[in-house]
Amino acid sequence: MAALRELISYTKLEDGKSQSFRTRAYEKAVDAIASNASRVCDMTLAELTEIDGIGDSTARKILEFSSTGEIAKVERLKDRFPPSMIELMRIPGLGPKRVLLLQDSLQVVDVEGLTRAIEKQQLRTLPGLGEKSEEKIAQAISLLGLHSDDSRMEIADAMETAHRVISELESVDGVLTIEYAGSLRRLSETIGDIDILVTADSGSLVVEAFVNLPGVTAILGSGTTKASIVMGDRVQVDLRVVPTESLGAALMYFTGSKAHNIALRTRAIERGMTLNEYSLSDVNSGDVVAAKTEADIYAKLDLPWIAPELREDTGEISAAENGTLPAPIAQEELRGDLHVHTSWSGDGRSSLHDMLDAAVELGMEFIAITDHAEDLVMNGLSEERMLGQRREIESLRPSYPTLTILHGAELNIGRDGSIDYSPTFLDGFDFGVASIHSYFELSVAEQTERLLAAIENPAVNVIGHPSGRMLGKRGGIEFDADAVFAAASSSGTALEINSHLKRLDLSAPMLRRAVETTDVLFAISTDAHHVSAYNHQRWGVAQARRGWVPSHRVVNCLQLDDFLAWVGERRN
DNA sequence: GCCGTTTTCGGCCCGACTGTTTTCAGTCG
Repeated sequence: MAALRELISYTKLEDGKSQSFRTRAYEKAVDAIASNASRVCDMTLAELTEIDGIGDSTARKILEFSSTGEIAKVERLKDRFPPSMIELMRIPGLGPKRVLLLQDSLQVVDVEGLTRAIEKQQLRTLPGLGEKSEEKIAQAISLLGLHSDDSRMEIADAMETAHRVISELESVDGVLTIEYAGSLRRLSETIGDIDILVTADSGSLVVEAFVNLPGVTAILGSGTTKASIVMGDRVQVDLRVVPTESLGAALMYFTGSKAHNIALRTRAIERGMTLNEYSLSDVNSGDVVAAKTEADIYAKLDLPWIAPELREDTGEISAAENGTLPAPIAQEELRGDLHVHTSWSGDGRSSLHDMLDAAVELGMEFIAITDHAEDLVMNGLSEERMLGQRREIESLRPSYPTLTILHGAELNIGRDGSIDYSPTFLDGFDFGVASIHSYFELSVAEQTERLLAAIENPAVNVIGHPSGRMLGKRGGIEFDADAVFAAASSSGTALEINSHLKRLDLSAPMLRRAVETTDVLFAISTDAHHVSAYNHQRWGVAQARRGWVPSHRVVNCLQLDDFLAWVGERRN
């Protein structure tokens, strides 16, 4: 992956442009790999070229990298262009053309040389550059420290910032609607910058309020309809104000992904139309065909509305066309939550009573209380305390006639795949979630064995956050996904879709692979430790959509009787 | 470099902004 990204950067220099067809093809290949759950390093030439966006040439480069650890073409280009020139291209305002120009005319190939050239005022002598460009580049270099390396943020942090900005702008006079777009709306795991889309009577009033938000450390630009700011030390937030009649087109444009947009525009051209951020219009007359809602525009392109979480150009458009796209699962379809903690656990913050009250208020029909089991020493419950909790649940049941309460536990999958408590004690539970909380570094074979053992255990109904990843912190365990999906499919054990924005576990490519290759079932769970965390369910639902999971594969969408039958079948 | 119910060759998304220019190149999203 990293090697292919290098190939992209060097090819931009070789071609002297950032959008050559070759670099675009490479970029598409990288996207295709990222959204594929299989390990490309283990694949054959034929398997690789099967993947949409990867042809013979790229496939051979991947094979070459798998066997030799490098790509000859990249090594050749490194001789022509020092790696420091790639660094230069990261400076805002410097693209491949100007970086090549620097090398040719000033023999500048790195940041140090560039700084010296700026001091000597040499940049302004170059064709197409002047005094102002020189100043801008100088400024960009001084900011490079802040924006260097990986400036993408975790989705949890981005979401928080977006909501803060939105709540601040809501009170601005004349604001009609505010939505976040971009990768945040698509629920990407990491977010580059936050895109906020506003419809309002007056753009300038909104921009004015936006650039004066608390926490703004830099204003990168501002006009009457758009502005960019930096919040804190590195979060870029872009604002666009559009007329109400363009809301649908603008939302589509700013939601992306870029690849999805390009595919739609190509589709528009095939139909004698052109699509931009203002409208879908007839290419000859210029008449607007659709603009106000996303659904209108998709409809005029002969497509059903495609959920933002699916807009990655990984086959969603042809699936939509053929009617094979799963109906996007809706939060309203969920009838219960199957991974819930209470203050009985060391880390639960709301009482059992409060968690049940909130569940009823949200209209849940069933719930599994799953506090930590005893092997999680810090927070787990001893057998005695588990029995105490069971008695409390029994005493509370009459007060919740509309809610079926299952007494469960979040069991720990040990190093060897065993779980807490004795088999007889486990029999006493109504429900079991088993999760990995330790030994993240074992081999693929060992991790797979652990998961398979837990899947086969009759006390286990759901495997909680199966990879154990924490976004931005740890990658999660590596395991043989196909073996795990197959085992869970035949045993009837569901795989969790954990709703927490720091987990979103399983990942979307894994989910999609599981859906497409097996009949495995899923459970969308909040893993709530507080009543407020029930609303994380929306992220779990969005993650399911990202993984193309249809609602009939989700156990908490089942009718109560069917759900209880599934639980019982597993435990007998 | 990729891809194909218009094509195995000849196409490949669209616009804003900026700074540099007298009509446009480069960069960005």
